[in-house]
Amino acid sequence: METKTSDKIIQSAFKLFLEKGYEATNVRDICREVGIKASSMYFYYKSKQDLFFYIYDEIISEYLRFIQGTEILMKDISVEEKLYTLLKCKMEYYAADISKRKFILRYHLFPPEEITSTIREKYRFFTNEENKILFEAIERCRNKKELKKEKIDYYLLVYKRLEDYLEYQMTVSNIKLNDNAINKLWATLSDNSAI
Amino acid sequence: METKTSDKIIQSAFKLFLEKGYEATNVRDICREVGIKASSMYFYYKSKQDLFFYIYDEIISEYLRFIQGTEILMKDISVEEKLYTLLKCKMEYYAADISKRKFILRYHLFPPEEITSTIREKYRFFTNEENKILFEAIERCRNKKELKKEKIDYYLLVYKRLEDYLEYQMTVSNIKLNDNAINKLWATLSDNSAI
DNA sequence: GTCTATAAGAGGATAGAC
DNA sequence: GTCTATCCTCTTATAGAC
Repeated sequence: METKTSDKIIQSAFKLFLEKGYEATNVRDICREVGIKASSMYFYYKSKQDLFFYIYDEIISEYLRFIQGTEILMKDISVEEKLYTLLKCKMEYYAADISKRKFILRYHLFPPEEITSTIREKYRFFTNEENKILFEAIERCRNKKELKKEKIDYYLLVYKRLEDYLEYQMTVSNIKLNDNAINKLWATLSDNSAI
Repeated sequence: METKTSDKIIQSAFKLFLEKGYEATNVRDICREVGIKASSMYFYYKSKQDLFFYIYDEIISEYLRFIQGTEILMKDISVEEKLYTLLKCKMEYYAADISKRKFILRYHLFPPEEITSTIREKYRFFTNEENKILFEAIERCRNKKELKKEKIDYYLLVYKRLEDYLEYQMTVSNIKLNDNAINKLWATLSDNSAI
């Protein structure tokens, strides 16, 4: 079956927005790879911005659906174990197609001026949704009631810091750390004074 | 004493190139802050590219001069201690004015298409020069001869990885880790199986 | 759905006056 | 040194034919 033109446009735009950036990518270039003229794009998407956010939204919602569907969320294990497992789960997801995460990172770090506020808004929504999922997951943990709030917050901090690092290694340095390495880092960081 | 116009242009351009990016910054905007018309810029710099690389080169060479002048380079201490100290030294330098490092990082991660090859070339030169300094510093270490090449390479790897992480935390997350944290991370990473 | 033609504007760069 | 005027090119987006 043939790929729909609207999807071809998405694919071409995704690639160019990722590699060249939003400002440096023009509608003509996007359409050249699809095999149509620039004006034809406006039949499918009302503007270049519209096209961009269609891609951006899709990447975010696809990830949220994935993490929401993870079995670990419901497991009755300790807070630390759950967060650690969720982190590894997330990294596996990214590793399977790192380009999507690169896309989000690129526009989070360096948003084009004309769409900065919308990107920030959407990114905030994204992290909020993810945090909600995280908090709910913690609620269901075996030892949740025994732990002080500070201890839980500390695990969350470890989670975020390690996430930053692993994501950076993957997206920027193209390095995927092995399980043993992640495990050691997690252990060091959670040893309450390393952050 | 008044700031020279050529310097005012540099300052304005640096700020805009850093925040809005090369493509999204136009000569008219740069000059507006200086209080001159766009055409006047061409009296000082022959093009927008020329202006950009003037700034880029200056940041790099200023850093290289700093690191070359560090006393630790000559000290007769162990390889591990020297690399660890150099890393902290470097991070202090960055922390003193993080915007310069952000500038380099931005264009290393996402170079504008029309100047990609030149940026890559300059960045390669930069890392080469830094590596030379690093290798020479290692030569002068007390225990250099007792160590296997593999062990030294491993310390260098720890150095690079930790550097990546700390740099990322500073430039992207605006977090400067304290000495204790850096020390712990160094210890964990150099424990030969964590990378 | 896709095309051609074109409007409307932004941006880099130069010429030449002062 | 700095200005005005202007050129030229590129880009987004629309109108209307097929």
